[in-house]
This record gives sequence, structure tokens and C-alpha cells, in this order.
Amino acid sequence: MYALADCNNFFVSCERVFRPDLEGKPVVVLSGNDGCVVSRSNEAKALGIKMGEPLYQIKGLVEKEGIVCFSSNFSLYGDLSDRVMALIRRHTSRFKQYSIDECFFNIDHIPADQQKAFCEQLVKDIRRGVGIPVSIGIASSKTLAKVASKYAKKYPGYHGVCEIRTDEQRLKALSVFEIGDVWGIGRRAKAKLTSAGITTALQFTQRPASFARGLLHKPGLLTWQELNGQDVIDITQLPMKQSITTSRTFATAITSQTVLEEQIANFCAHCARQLRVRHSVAQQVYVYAHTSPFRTDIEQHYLSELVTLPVGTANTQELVSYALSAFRRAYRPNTLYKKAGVVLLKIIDENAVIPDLFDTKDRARDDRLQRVLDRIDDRHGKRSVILGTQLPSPTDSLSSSAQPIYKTEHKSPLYTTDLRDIFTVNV
DNA sequence: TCTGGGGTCCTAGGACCC
DNA sequence: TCTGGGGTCCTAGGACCC
Repeated sequence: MYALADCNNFFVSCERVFRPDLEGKPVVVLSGNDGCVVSRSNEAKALGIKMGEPLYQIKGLVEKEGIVCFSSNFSLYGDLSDRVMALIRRHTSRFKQYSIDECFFNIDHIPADQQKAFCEQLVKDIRRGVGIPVSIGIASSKTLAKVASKYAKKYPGYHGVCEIRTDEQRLKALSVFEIGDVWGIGRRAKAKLTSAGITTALQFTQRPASFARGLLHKPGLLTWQELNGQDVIDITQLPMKQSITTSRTFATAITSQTVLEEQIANFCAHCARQLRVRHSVAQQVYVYAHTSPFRTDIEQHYLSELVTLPVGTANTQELVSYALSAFRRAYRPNTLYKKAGVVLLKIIDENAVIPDLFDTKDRARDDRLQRVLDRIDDRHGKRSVILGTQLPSPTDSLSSSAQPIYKTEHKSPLYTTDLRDIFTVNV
């Protein structure tokens, strides 16, 4: 049997840990640039606010109902996530974190008739120890465990834990479960299934496997098998990341090449640091920037450039230099770039690097310097030492009228990871 | 005017090989 | 006028997840 633990309204719950006065009130957390709603309290959901809804479209409602808005604060969410995960991992086996607020684990070391009580205790421990409300679903496949966890979340009578153990329970749960809410069924698949007359998960499972395969291909077949109780989706694979991305949407579109170069350099440096934390190197760098897809009044433009490196590397200086020269090749003047990003690809273990016979770089020396720079950042904080290209160029800082590149108007303090913020709050 | 960020997997189709 | 078959590798784009 699998158990799935899912934090309720995770980002909002994180904000509430330090703002208990917001318990019972409508609260939302916004995406980067304060653009869209990405987490909603139950009260906000009850007001009809949808996931992913742009903030500007609900401005009136926000003011009328006194909805409390937060800019996203990922160092806070990451830190609380680590605490929740550590608590679960300590008491379970074959633990696998699936996302920032979800994990699968195995509870076969507990007798079957005690598994539910065990998970109920886990829910209480997390609530008391970290302050985050969690729901747990138990079933024979991961997709069914997801179904169970949704029931656990929806009905307080379950005390946070729901299990689908018998076939009667499975059929009953699926008979009133909307097909579009099934893990793996997205908008397109839902539309296809609806036109085939399928609205519940149960109806889907009652069609033959060939129907699922024919309409939704391999992923659809896997979902069909999982809903029928077979354990076929494997998430234990994925030992190493295949790509690392850093990208941002800007508050106002940017045309300046030097301002964009500064952004690209910072995105790339951030990716490179992630790479080194994982003891990996990248063999390709992909750079892109584009106009706002929502603007119909301007010509759309998508700039992208892929560079394959002669030798895999995690060195910030080297990766930034490739990223910037790629960007310079593709940059187009007088274009309103609204978003840009850097992706590192073809990632392999640092010990698997294949040397280049004609390499001109002293890599041992570069690595030593990089290690020193990382240690300085570890000790004195992120960005203690950065490349010159990561700073705004003097001409830009003079000309730009102090307009911020990103919008975060509702950010909460870094309660758990930055002491300076706590002192600021107390003052 | 204002619309997120970071991932994975699958598939079709083109390039290329013998 | 007539113009193969079978395979691999790579890439872009679609779909999905949280």
C-alpha cells in the first residue's frame, strides 16, 4: 500500500504559521511578479477565486472581501517543506518527495489494521510540530492514493486520512470522482473523455484498456491501470535532474540589451549554483527571451539559442560567458521582452565529464576558484561575490528612473531563514 | 496596463545511415 | 515514366504535473 501526504493550501498555510490572526480569513499567495493566484485558503476558494487567476481580474473582489494577498516567498515555503518532509521520512520507509508539498511513502511495516491510525497520528504530529495541515491518502496505487487524499482533504470527518483498501471502497470513491480531477488527466484529456460520454473516474475504468490507450496513448493507459488498482507508475527513477531552469517575467517589458544581459547572467549564475549543489555539470545552455503572449497590439517575438559546450561544466564564469554570447547572437533591438530565462541541459554527474583533447582551459584552477567563491557565499550570504556582468551597468542605473524590474508588493518576512528580517519585524 | 516558475514524459517527423 | 526498406538519433512541440 502507498500513502500520499499532501499539505493543504500549502503556501497559504506557510504564511499562516507566522500569522495565526489570518486563520479563518480569505488569504491568497501570488505567483512571481504578483501576477496570478497560486495558492488559496478555503475561504478564498469559497469566494470563487480560481487557481491561476490573474490578480488584476479580481482586484474588486480583493478589496470588497478584504482578501489578504502575499507575494510568493519561496525560502519560507522551502524551509517549512523540509521540516514536514523530515518528520514524515523519520517514521516511514521508501519515502519519495514528489513536489514541494507532497510525498509518497510506504507503510507496509505497520499492520494493515493500524495504518490509518498511524497516519492520523502523523497528521497530528505535523500540525503540532510544524504548524502545517496535511491530508493523507492510502491505496494500492499512487493514482488511487491521490484520489483518497482528496477525500481526506474535503471531508473533516476523515480526520485528515482516507484509505481505499477494498474494491467496494474503490468503486464507491471513483463513482463520484470527476474525471478531470484524476492525477494525469489534464484539460485536453478531460475534453476528449467528456465527448466520449465519460464524466467520472469509474466510467473511465469500465471501458476496455484499448479505449484508454487509443484515446490518450501511453500516459492514459497508465492512469487507467492505476485507477483499476495496478501499481504501474514509477516515480523512484529520476536519480538526476535532466534540466535546471531559471526564468522570470518582468514587471515592465525590457528592450535594453545591457539590462537583459544582466538578467541572463544572474539566471545563469543561479542555475550553475544549483548544478554544483547536485555535483553535476551541464553540457548545453539554452537562452531565451520573448514578448508578452497576451499583447495583441505588438508583433510577437521569441528569441532562443542553444549552445553545446565542448566540455561539460558547472563553472559560473564559463556558463555565463556562453549564455551571454548566445544571447548577443540572438538579441533583437527595439523588442519589448517581457520574460527571459536560462536552461541548463544534458546534465551529467561531475565525475562523468569527458575531457576534450584540444581543451585550452585550466579546469583544475577554475574549479578551485569556484569552490572558494561558493564558500564565501555560504558563509556570508548569497551574492556576496558575483560577476561584474551580474550587476546593472552604470549607464542603465543612471538612465532607469528607479523602476523595479520585478514586482513583489506583498512579501512576508523570511521568518525562518533570515534573522535580519525578524529583527526588522520586531522593530 | 495588469496574466508564474520549474519540471517530466511522449510522439511525430526529419536527418541520416546502410 | 519509373524512385526501397529498415533502422537510429535528434528535436520541437504538446500535454501534464505542482
